Amino acid sequence: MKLMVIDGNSILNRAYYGIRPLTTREGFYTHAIYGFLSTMKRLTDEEQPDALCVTFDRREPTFRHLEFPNYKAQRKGMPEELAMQLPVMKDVLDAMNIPRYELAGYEADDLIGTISRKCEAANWNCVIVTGDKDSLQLVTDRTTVKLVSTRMGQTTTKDMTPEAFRAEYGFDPIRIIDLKALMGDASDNYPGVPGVGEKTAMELIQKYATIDAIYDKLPDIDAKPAAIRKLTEGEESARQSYRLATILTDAPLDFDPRENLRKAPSDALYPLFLKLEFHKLIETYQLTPPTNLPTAEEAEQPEFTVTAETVTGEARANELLALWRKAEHVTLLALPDLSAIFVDCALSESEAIAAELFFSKYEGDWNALLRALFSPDIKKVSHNVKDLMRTLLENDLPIEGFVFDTALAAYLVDATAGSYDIDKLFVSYFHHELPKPIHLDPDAFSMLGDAATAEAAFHSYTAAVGALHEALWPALEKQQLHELYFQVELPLCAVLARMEHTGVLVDRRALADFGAEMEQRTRELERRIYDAAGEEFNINSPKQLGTILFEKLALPHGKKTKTGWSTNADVLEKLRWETPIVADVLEYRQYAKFKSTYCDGLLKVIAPDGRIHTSFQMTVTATGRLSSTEPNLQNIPTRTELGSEFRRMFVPAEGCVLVDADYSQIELRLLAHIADDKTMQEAFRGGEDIHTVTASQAFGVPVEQVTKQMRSHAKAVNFGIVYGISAFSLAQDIGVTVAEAKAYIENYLARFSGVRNYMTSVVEQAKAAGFVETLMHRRRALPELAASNFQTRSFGERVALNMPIQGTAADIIKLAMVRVDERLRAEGLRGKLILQVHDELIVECPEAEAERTAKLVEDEMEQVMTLSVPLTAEAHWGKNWLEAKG
DNA sequence: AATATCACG
DNA sequence: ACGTACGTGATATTT
Repeated sequence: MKLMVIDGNSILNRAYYGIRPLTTREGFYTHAIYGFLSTMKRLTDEEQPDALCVTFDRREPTFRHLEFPNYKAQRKGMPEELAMQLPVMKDVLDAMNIPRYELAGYEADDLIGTISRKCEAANWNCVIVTGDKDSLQLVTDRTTVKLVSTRMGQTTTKDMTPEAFRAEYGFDPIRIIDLKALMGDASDNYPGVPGVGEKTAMELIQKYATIDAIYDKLPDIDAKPAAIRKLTEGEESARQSYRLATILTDAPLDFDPRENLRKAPSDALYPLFLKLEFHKLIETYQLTPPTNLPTAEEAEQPEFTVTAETVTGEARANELLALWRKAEHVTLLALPDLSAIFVDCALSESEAIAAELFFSKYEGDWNALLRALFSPDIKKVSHNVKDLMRTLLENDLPIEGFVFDTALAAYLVDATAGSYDIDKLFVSYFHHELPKPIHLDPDAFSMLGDAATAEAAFHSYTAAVGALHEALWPALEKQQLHELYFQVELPLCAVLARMEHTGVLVDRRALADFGAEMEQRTRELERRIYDAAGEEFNINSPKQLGTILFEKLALPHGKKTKTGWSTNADVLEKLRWETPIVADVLEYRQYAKFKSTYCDGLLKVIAPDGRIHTSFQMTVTATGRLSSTEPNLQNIPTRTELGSEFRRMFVPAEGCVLVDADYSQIELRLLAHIADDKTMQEAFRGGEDIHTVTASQAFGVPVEQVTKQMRSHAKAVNFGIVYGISAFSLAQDIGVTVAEAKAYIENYLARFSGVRNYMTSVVEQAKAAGFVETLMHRRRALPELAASNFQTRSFGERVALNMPIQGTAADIIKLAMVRVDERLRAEGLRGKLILQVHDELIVECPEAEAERTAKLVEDEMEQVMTLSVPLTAEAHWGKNWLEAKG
């Protein structure tokens, strides 16, 4: 028989520091527990022990503290984020029916020692799981130690048997005590023999085995005179360290291995894992909801009757359409190809009809049915409305009457959740698994194969969206997100759907030619780089490049990354003049990037209509910005002359122009407004160049005397402020010393006192409230501010500073997009919004309407909001994106 | 799947 | 003393 005993504190600690932080939606840290459980699962699978238990330290002092007051004295208390997980960890073990042992006055080690000896006495084998090498003294023929170590996020274990130990250390396991008596233990803070370190101690124990033997023979032992002297002087300390290092094996613990036989988890585990949001573990442990818990439908509506029906006939469809028109709203989900649509409609407090519409089964005019369904007189609640709208547009169908999007609402409530899948949202809002067919493809809505499964999935997903709608709208109300949601985000769905549907025309030929040119240039540079390096290698591999530059060519290396030396542009830029190869590599990188990401990448996604249809993501960023994927059209080069050539390839249709309008300094204007900084506001009101004014203020010279360099440094300071500046990073950015950067910042803040006050007050407020928000109440939770880890907390502070600014800018341009789209259509102009790049809007319109359209866009952008500083936008137009930028 | 790099605001 | 600016997405390489 075999028992496994886990050193709870040791493994929990390792899990905490070894894996990246993880919290529940509400911000409760869970990664230590998660890590502990996955380690435990792996090791029990590996060892298959018959019995299992866990030991924990108590906070009370032990005999070691009494004997030696410095014992573990330098240890800091657990960080708060770990301490909060400890009681929950114990709850989890209790729910798993795994016994745990703790005893006042004894450390986890002593309990493990005692447990292992009691196992041996009962003729059991014992496996100890710990990260603590002290425990190796317990290794015997019957007791082995699984030594756990975490490096680079990977947990590995080493099995220590007496043989393995002797092979590694050259003496018996029990002699670990003698070793520690000589070398001490820095983490437990006892000295051993002062001046004797690991190397000397190892040699001595390998030769003499015990400290008794050493001290018996002293001074006639085989060691350096200095060591002999230290040993003589340090005897008392060695004896004391010996006692401290000795793990007790006779703690007064009532223990019988047979009482630790493994049992199935209790019913309490499932709800506990749900609370911790361990959905994956629920699957791995194959947990099912305890039968006494109500199922989702029961929990929501105890007396609820849902009648499901598949609609095949036109007559019945018309009846339902009439019903749906009268209803306050219906809940609707559709497959991405519109081949199946589910519509839930409440008839009363206790009755509902779930209708299934299948293209393949419908005998009437499918298109007419859809046109009726997506008209404004049926109010629809759905999930990911923008995507559905785009599909509808592609099928020439109306996109009206959408009154709620549960994904979008959940995003406003928590923009950092990461995923807004229906099933995950359901679990996190209702603490129940969404009842769903077992063999469901997680990507349910792209699944078309098995009709029966699709039907069942649809049914429960549609019901979940209905329940989420009920839960989310009061949540929006409570957080004052109502206006942002209904005036901005929801109307934006249609705007974005139209933008994606319209797409942007590109000059395929020019793009391909440019690609060939890039290819040519990379080839040439490649040859020159190989020549200079004296060998061929993969220039795209930072690892190989590092070897060539820093080993073979012995160039001075700068920063290092996890895996080697950094070869990024910052580092290479500093080496540019050392040897020509560096400049060549920099140039090569640029061409390679242009070729792969922009030439090949964009050519790949040109649709048959010759246009690129990006997807704008509405639920991705933590600040409220949009993002753009497949392809990303928000990062088309512009900063270098060569790169900006790409913008020449984005063109209007025949007879049209591109109108490009962008906000001027929107983030700094918002900083001036939000921080209520009078100096900065004055500069903006006077229409002055903000970077020049900043330079003049920060360097104490009149505006006329501001040099180019002063302006550029001031610009970096301005950006830095918005990002949550540090002297180090500013120095790095503009290439001055940290002291100089510090002085810049100090001068800046002395002049812009509103900004200084904002920096402190916004962090204070965020700490008190637990979140920050924009002018339109878009919020971001900030659990990081409560962290004890300096780095994590500092990050939270910078985010607290930045999010209201970046987020308000996002609010503003989103509202502008809704207004621009609305007016273009209302005024019968033919212009269409096609792109948004954070502070920039692009409209494609007939040449003849260019001027009017430009004025319209400018006006709407500027009039979105009245601030204490003017919000200015400037529009230009031209025959391609580059020209239109003005 | 993780890492490094680099394109954008 | 900590380590070092906010927000994204795509690509190539390596594990």
